[in-house]
Amino acid sequence: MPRLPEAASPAESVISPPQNRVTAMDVARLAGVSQPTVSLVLGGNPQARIAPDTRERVLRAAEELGYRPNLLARGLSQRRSYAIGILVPDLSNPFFADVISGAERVLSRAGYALLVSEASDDSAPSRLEALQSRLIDGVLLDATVAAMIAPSVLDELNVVLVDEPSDRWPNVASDAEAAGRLAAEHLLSLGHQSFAFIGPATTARSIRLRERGFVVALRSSGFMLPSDRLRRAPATAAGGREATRALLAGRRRPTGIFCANDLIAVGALKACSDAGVGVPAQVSVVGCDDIEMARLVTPELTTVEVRARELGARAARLLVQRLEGEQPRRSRPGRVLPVRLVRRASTGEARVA
Amino acid sequence: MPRLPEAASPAESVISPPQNRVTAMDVARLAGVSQPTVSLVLGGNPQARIAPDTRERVLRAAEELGYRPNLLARGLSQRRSYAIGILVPDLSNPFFADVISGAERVLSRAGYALLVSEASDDSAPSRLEALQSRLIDGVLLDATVAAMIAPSVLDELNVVLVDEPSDRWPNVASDAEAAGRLAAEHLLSLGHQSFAFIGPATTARSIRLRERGFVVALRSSGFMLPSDRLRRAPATAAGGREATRALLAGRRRPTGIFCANDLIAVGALKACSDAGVGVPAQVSVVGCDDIEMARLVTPELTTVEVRARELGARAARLLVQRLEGEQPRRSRPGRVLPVRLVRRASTGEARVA
DNA sequence: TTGTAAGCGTTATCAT
DNA sequence: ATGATAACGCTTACAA
Repeated sequence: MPRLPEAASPAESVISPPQNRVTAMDVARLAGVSQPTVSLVLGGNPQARIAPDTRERVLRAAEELGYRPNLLARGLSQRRSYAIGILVPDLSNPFFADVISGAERVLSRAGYALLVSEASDDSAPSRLEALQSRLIDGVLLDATVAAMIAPSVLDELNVVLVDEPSDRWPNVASDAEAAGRLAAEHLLSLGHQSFAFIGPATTARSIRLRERGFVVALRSSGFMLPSDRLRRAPATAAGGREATRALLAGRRRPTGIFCANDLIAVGALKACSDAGVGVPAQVSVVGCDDIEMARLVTPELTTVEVRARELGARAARLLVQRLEGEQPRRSRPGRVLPVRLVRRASTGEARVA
Repeated sequence: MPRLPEAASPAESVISPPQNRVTAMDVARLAGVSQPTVSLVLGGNPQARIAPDTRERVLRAAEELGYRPNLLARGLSQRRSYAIGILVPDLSNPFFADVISGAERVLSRAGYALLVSEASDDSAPSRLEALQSRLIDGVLLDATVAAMIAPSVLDELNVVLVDEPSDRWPNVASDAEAAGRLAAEHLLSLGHQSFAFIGPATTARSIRLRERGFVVALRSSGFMLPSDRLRRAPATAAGGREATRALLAGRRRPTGIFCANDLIAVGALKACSDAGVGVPAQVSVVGCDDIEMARLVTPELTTVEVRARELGARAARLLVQRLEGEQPRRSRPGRVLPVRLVRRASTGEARVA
């Protein structure tokens, strides 16, 4: 009568060993065929013609044993992992959470896993290497992260940039310049004459374009944006708050502020509230992205909608298409994701001076 | 003089083939040793004693070739992937984004990748299977997701539950009952006498405990929570808004509302604002989690802080410890993550009736 | 149509 | 101390 081991207390030491997985070999034995036949049947390869009879047996056996292929083994064999990576600068920005969510939905449908990595500051290259070690088939990169990676590295990589126009790498992009323009036109239409822009210091084009669209539209209406009205701040609520504080402390306050993203804008609202400055009575604030929070703050934030989930989904679809070798149609309509102004309560008529 | 191929337009058809990776064999050849020796040297196995000389050569060769081991191959060989999965119900809830962020930080440091999957509704089991096919070494599960998976499946799995106390599976948990109690005590101390709770219908214990802590604390002060003051609503801002709307429409309004999470609470604030009900003048609202948004809404939300990043990090650490076979000390201090009340502007003295 | 054989890039178990 | 050799579980020729 075998004795139980003494040491192990029940729940403590169960570091469950890699469960005895059912392999294709097991299925083969049960079905009375060779292992590669199993692979052929289940591989879904349309070329492979197998006798309906054996196919049936194999399927039944697989079913019975609850067989699920080992994707690591498949990956090793095919030199691809059916996994893709995504590198974002800041998971706590809801915009990126939405991008990830959109991408994950598409990818999981297509049989890919999504490896998520957060690249704070300068860790981007090493994070990317870690992903590469796993033979990821491709990678989704945020604009700001991409800016931190050597172009030559990206060239080797099946990368799709998210919300970053580029003619070097495949990408999906929103109409960022239009976003800036819409913000400007909206503020102009409300009679504003004195403006400010708050955005992060970055080379990400989508951000730069938001700024540019704003500035250009103002200029074409005859308004300049003096350099002290162009504030650089981290793309966070805290950053927006601080930048706005400074802006409000200045001699002549702007009455129309456009922020490079909603987080910054929410910070701006906060700073106004801190300073007892009425929004939109004294200052109007426009954000960009239309994250959920925009509808939840008070006053509700006027912003330019950039559908983050859709961007993530599109980026994922594009990547999968390329991986599966489908020729992405160059002139597919809707390449650029349109944006639209969402009027809410943070903007209003400029007070007559 | 070689002619360039005609068909391929430059950027179009570059579906970059799996890049020619450097293998351990390549390193071995360059170093003049056998391939397994390379593995020994780079495997970091302290047991393995190799001549300082050869070690040196191998390291140099690896360096020179830019060798990075193929983790799929390693995984196949070791029957483990050094990847772990996380299944969350809703990426757009910042709480989960923070959990992921905290976990990812810990995991990447420890050499693990994080596969993120969003399990809407009933997809949880299939999502989990997809992860299992990749031989994940373990999985982090949110309470609400875990509730949708058959216990027998979890038993086979190296699971760590996030913010879900359990004596069947390893877990990290916050002091959810204290959260409810703190909310109640806070409202009581402000003189409130009529209360409501809004939370999702779920079996997740951390949620149930928040409710319970609240109810029990009220009761021990002599206050009951009538059933129409206990509203079930989706754990979203929209859910909280709707539930609060109903609550405010009732005959006798509660003056102190505790919400199961901050998203719900923010919705509640919105509903009050919709209805022209002053916060905290007429109604006080307490949330739970202390997501960033709590500080950004107006009025700033009084809430119970539950450090989501820390929960994610702890869950990841616990999982890694188990995987690496370290005996997690049973009675480690701080097993339960303490919570604390954060007083902000959404709560105030009850008006004298 | 299906089985045999080889190979994917590691780690692990032996000899030597 | 290190080199052969054999897995790991799959896919892909190539034979039969």
